[in-house]
Amino acid sequence: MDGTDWRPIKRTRTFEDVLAQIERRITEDGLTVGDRLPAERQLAEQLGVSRSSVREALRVLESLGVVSSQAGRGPDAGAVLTSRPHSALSDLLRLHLGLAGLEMREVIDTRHLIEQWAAARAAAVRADTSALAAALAGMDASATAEEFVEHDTAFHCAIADASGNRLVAAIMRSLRDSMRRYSVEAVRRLGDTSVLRADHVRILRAIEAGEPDEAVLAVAEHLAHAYPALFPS
Amino acid sequence: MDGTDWRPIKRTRTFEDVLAQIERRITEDGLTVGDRLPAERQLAEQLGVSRSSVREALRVLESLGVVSSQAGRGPDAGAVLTSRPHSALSDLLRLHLGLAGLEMREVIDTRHLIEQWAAARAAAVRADTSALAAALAGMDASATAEEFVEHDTAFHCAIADASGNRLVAAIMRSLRDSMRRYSVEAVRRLGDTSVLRADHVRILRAIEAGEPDEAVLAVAEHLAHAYPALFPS
DNA sequence: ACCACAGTATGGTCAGACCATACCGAATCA
DNA sequence: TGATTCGGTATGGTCTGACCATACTGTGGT
Repeated sequence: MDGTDWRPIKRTRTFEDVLAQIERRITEDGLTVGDRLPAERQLAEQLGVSRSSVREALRVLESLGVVSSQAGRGPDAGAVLTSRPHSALSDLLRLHLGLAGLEMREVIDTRHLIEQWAAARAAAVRADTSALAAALAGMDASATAEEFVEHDTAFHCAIADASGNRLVAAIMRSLRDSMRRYSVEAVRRLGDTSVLRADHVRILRAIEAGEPDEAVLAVAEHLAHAYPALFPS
Repeated sequence: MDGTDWRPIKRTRTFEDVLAQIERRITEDGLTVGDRLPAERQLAEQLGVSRSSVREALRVLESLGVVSSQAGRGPDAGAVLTSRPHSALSDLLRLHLGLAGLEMREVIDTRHLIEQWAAARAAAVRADTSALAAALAGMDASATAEEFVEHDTAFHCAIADASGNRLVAAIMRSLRDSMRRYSVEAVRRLGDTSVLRADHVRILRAIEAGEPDEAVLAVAEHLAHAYPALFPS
């Protein structure tokens, strides 16, 4: 056999090629959020592939929260670049939890460690706490466990937002999404949420006062209070 | 207009329907890693949709690290359920960094906070440290910056693995993947890596000794040493 | 017992068609 | 002149059917 007659073996699938090309355009042409990609048919012709392959690539980008497709005509139509890591992360966690590739305990521990850091950071930068206060008010007005968890989630996500780190905030939102049902059951099991409410006030005060160490402590104790209900033995 | 003549508006795209159906099967039938999904043509017939829609759904699942497709015939062929959140997370971070929807600083800070927790946890559970020691040895034998970063990454990922939390480990791997080029440049800028190597030994010792607080301190100082090179002012 | 080869089920890709959507613009009317 | 209506059209969404590449499976011959 002649060593030079290597057939051009197809190593990568076509849609992966399309993905790479689109990613190259994004980085090289400096495309950013809000910019539009060419239409599917046009992209297919430009890259010399079928529309199916282009569509599969776009579907991947959409699932990763990078593009958003809109039918119709006009400036908002077509595949627009976005940056919504949160939805992709939520899908990822949900599916892997369903597959038993992850356990709820790992999710909750991760949420725990991220929240401590976020609270400390929010206190350190003296972040705006109006969103936290609003969520607190919502919790006080909650009648059902679902409502309580809803506002509780808003409160804790607001802490992550206040940290100023968008990645941390996105991860926190996704983690809370995954915990949702679980949290509702925990609140039902707990019955009385007054302890949790008091913890929230303490966390808010610590962040408002700009005391990172106290914020970490407050979060740690808050989660310690919630743990028994989350993991009944 | 008669309020009752609502056409059955199509709210969800077909492939999203397929996604939901597959996810339902996973949870209801208790499918888990290693199990096979029906063939594309078969799935299309079962759900009454076209193969294209099934393929788009499978592409999404593949991009989220939940299935892995293999052509051919036999037990390993077809769409097999897996659980590789790491690759999906890496793609996600890389794309969002390219889109300027995330900044490297946010990635590095996130890595920082996760690593502190992981080190403390590894110390607390007295995890096996052989992987860490191996990575240390690799770093000592490294000649180039690329090699050093390679083993450095292995060391820090080993810490995350040692924490016993797979989600934390997956996030750590993805974060390090995203930082790769950046880290190489930082190491080049730094020149002398002896300080970093000493830090690593200290971290390893703390984990081996089962001292969480010392592990956190050691990681914090290590990252403080690396920060100036990561963010040259 | 081994091996070569045809059969076949799988994913990967393509081409072409049709539908639903939503904007654009010209024709129409007040 | 201004507002309104309606057809044109570019877009994504879906379907069909075909063909290729791959890799196992079973059969038949040695």
